[in-house]
Amino acid sequence: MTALSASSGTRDGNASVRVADALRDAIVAGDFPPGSRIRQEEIAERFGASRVPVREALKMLEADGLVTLRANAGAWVSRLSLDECDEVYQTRERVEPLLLRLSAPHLDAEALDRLERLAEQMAQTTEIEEFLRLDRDFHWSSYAGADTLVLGDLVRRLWSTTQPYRRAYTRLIDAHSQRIVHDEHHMIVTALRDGDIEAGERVVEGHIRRTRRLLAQHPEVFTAASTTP
Amino acid sequence: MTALSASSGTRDGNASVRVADALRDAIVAGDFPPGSRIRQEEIAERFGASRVPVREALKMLEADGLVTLRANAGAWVSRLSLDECDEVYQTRERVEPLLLRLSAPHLDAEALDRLERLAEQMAQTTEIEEFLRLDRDFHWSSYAGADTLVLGDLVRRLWSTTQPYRRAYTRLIDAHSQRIVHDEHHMIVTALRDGDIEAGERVVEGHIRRTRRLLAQHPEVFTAASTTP
DNA sequence: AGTGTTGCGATTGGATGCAATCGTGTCGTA
DNA sequence: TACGACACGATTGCATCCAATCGCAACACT
Repeated sequence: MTALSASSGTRDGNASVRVADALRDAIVAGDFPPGSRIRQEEIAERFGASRVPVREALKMLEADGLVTLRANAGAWVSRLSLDECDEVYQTRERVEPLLLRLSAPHLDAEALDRLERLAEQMAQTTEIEEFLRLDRDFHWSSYAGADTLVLGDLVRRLWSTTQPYRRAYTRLIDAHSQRIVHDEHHMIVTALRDGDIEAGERVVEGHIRRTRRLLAQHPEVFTAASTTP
Repeated sequence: MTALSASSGTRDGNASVRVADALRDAIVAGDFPPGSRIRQEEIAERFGASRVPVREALKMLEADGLVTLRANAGAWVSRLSLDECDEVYQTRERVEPLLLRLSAPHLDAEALDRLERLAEQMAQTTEIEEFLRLDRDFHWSSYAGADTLVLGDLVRRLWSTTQPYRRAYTRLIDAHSQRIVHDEHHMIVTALRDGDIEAGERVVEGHIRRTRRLLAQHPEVFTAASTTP
């Protein structure tokens, strides 16, 4: 999952989106921590392309909010202030319940079993990256029923921009808080099994809000966040 | 407001964002109706630039959801299906009340007077473009207090993608529906004056939902929408 | 007559090269 | 020694040029 070299094969016709996807994955994976500079030529060499598709990729990622561009200066991985991060989380509180609502009717028993399994696996994991991956998997699986284009992309974007802080935050929470996360996940599954969409929406909303509140209590995350596996 | 030729002056350092802004304005203004093809060279000539910044602009607008790119084929102005439009409106129902909540505390008496004035002007206008402009002005003025970066951009994007349909819809509504719109606008102002944020949120939500419902009753808007002033 | 195929024009995608701009280290001066 | 001006290297931004791909039309074949 840790974006390795894409090597060659320049034949498909869209190198810019490949660069964009790879760079996005790399940023989300933590290879480029927030605030780090992105040099066009470095990326171009890393992914075996010219600077033109790299710049197009950067424009896309800028629109995603993942990188910040300054004219004639360069590109940096976006660094969110505490207020901005709080804002994104408030937005997620409003939007993700809707996404769950649109998804819920299309989730069959098999999908719910899968959710249950993911929740169980999370409860037995202490590895941070594994925890993050499972958490992401869980929520995205719960949203998988929505064949939406716009809203899905929107939420994906919100997740991407906050991923570095979610990682840093995960390092901070104690066993008790983790337990609450798992309970909430199980409550989501239960609500979905009962077909009680309202309840599911409320749990998701509270789930995100609680994370937001806890993040606000750790401002140190937003001053200097570094990640090196 | 109808994006004329930007002529020359290529000295500022960022031609791609200028092209992006101009093209976005042109699309929102209706110069390029949904589904119409966008040829790179045509845009390049129109704005006095090369194809490279045009392509970067197109990538940005694609991330905005305004244009749709197909590899090795070209770019088209995004055409929303009824379902997708409905989805965007549902998203707006959730997000814009939040934006109003973040904005409300920073709106002073002068700003509220301005809102009142805009609502009055709208009530006395029959011109469609003027109506749209005032409506946009009204809502954005109500959101102006929020110094948010992410959420503001997000809502701006949602407005942009739905603008063509809002225009087509405006042509369809009768005097009675218009009256309701104005009443709702006044209710928003009243709620803001009273400092009753909850009430304001509810009105905005209902305001958008009602528009969504009415749009869903006019599927013909989504089959063939053409606009020529 | 209908359908699959092949070739050409038009358009997009990407690499290279050059001008403009920004950062930074050095030097000169008070 | 502290501060400002200047020049150089590094990096970005853009235009031009070439290759790859797609759409479309004419053609051949069953």
